[in-house]
This record gives sequence, structure tokens and C-alpha cells, in this order.
Amino acid sequence: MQDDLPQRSALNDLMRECFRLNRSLLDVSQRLTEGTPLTGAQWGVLTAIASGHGDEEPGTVAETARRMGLARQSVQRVTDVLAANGLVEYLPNPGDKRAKSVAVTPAGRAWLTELEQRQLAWVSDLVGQHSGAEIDTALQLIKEVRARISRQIAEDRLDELSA
Amino acid sequence: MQDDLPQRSALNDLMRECFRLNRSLLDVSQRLTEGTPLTGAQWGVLTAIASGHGDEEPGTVAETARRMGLARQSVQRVTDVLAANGLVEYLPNPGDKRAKSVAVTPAGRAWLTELEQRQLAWVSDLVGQHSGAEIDTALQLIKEVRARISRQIAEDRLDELSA
DNA sequence: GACTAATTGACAGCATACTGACATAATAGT
DNA sequence: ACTATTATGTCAGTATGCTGTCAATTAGTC
Repeated sequence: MQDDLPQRSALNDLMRECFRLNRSLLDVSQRLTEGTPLTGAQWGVLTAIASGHGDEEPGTVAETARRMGLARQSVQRVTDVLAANGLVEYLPNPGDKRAKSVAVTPAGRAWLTELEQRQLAWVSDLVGQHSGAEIDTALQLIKEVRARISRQIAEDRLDELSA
Repeated sequence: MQDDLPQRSALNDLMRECFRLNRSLLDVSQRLTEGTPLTGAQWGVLTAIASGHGDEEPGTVAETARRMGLARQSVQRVTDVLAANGLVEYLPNPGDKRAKSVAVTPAGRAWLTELEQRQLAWVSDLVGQHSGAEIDTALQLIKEVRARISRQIAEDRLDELSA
């Protein structure tokens, strides 16, 4: 395949590597949550729930889903499991009869801090000799690539509507 | 949370962003395969099958799985679908009575070149003003982070064995 | 106040990837 | 040559995400 565009192959590699990194990260989150009542996905959702409210009142499932960029239903399913395991609690929401509030229980909060410890240790072990600036540079590039993709997708959606 | 380690938060962001990029990429592969008989995952597997044999003979499912870093069973399922849709063919393997050889059919090859075109167009549209060097730098960092994670995981596996 | 949007939860179904367990075939070690 | 280990395919079950649909609630508009 001729390569008029040297960036093409580079970006291709970047994408492939990103897929692999993603799988590695999933692996890690699974390992970090070993011995806890949480899975990787549950950890993520629980974190999102806990860090959701700068305000006093706990948020709803739909809010959490929006913040995570996931489908409502996915987060709902996980949250139900969290509730069943006592890490989270559904509270009646005076403001909306449908959307119950989701509050992290003391048990949930305890596991969160435990996992934060583990993650801190893991990251410390991982960063190696890379400087913060170096990481930031890569982060910026990825962020922009992703943003451009999102924009592309959004435009495509509009195209479809007008088609 | 106190931040003794400035890289911690940066790396954390990098991970989060990688998750999001991953989902965006899945989205894109879904879009690129729209109107073809392939899904994103099937495209990936088909590509791996096609690019597998520098040698003459087509490879087996297990080989493809290893090359992709996926579980045997996952690739098997997808390959079965490809075969059912006539994009791939199982051939008797004289060397191994269990593992049939997998060959890409002309139809499969045709869709592969079509998708290669689409991908090329997409990437050209995407690279924007980033230089190849810039992308390479990010790629190197991610590669190394992932490699270190893999090493970590491998060590953990050994620890478990010796424990 | 009544009608229409949009939001939300609940349920069902699909795609992708994983693990575990099993039988069979191939390979190594003795 | 016989046995033990490994490789492979197959079947079953799980986790995580998605979409689509429906009824109920909420919010917005006239």
C-alpha cells in the first residue's frame, strides 16, 4: 500500500495501540478490584456517583450516565447491582417521582478509599521516568484526536438527519 | 486528595481519555462498515486473517487469535459468522485434523479493499495539522506505558504461581 | 388547563469479549 | 512405544456495553 500520507500509518498504529492499551487497562482495573466486592465497571460507576455531587444532594442514574458518557441503561444495570450489594442506596427523590436519588453508603465509601489507595500505589509504580509534561503532551494529542472524531460523528448525524 | 505526584493525575487523565477514545474508535469502525456485510469486530478479524500469512498457506483460528491478542473462542465465533456469510472459507488442514485452515474468499477480499479505501479517506480527514513526528511521540509513550503494564501483569501472574 | 416534548426507568434483545470445562488431536519426554 | 502435556475446537455461562420500545412523569407551549 503506497503511503502518500506518512501520518496515516502513524495514526493507524496509534489507534491499534490504543485498543491494546484499553484492554490492558481493563485488565488492571480487574486486578485492582480483586478481593473487593466490586468489579472494574462497578468501581467506575461508583466513583462517578461519589464524585458527582459538588452539591449536597446525591444524583440520579441518568445524571451519572451522562457524566460518564454511557447509555442510561448500562449505568442503571450496574447501579442496581451496587444497590443489591449495599454499596449504594436508592433514596426517594422529592423533586422527581421517577428518578430516585443514588447515595453511596459508608460501605461503598470505604471500598472507594481502599481502591484509591491501590490505584495510587499502582500508578506510582507505573509512571516510571516519564515527566508530567511528557504525559500531558500525549494526553493533549489524544484528547484532540478524540474530539475531532466526536465532531465528525456529530456532523455525520446531522447529515443523516438532513438526508 | 493531595497530589504528591503530579504525574498521577496526568496519567489518570490519560487513562480516562484512552477509554473514551477507545469507545469513539469502536463507533468509527461501526460507521465505516455501514452498508457492508461486516461489523467492526468482523472487519478486524478478517483483516487479521488476511494479513496473517506471509507464507502461502492460510492460518488457523487459534493462530489468528494469538496474533490479535484475543481469546480463541472470541475469534472462533466471529470467524464462524464470516464463514456463514461467505467472506471466509474453512479448508481441510492436512497438517492438523482439528484445526481447519481459514482462507479469505474473493468476496471477503473485495470488501477488505473497499474498507481500506474508506479507512484511508477517514484518516486523511482526521489527521488534521498534526505532524507524523508529533503522533509518533504520543504513540511511543502509550506503547511504553502499555508495555510496562503488560510486564506488571506478567510478573503478577508469576507471583501467583509461586504463591 | 390541555397538548406536546423530553426525560426516566424498566424490559427485552444483540454484539463483543471473557472464563471454565470437556473431548480430541498433536507433541514431548521418558 | 507409552504417557504426560499442550493445543484446539466446542459448549455453556458471565460481564459489559449497545439499541429499541413502552409507560409514566416532567417540562414546555399554546
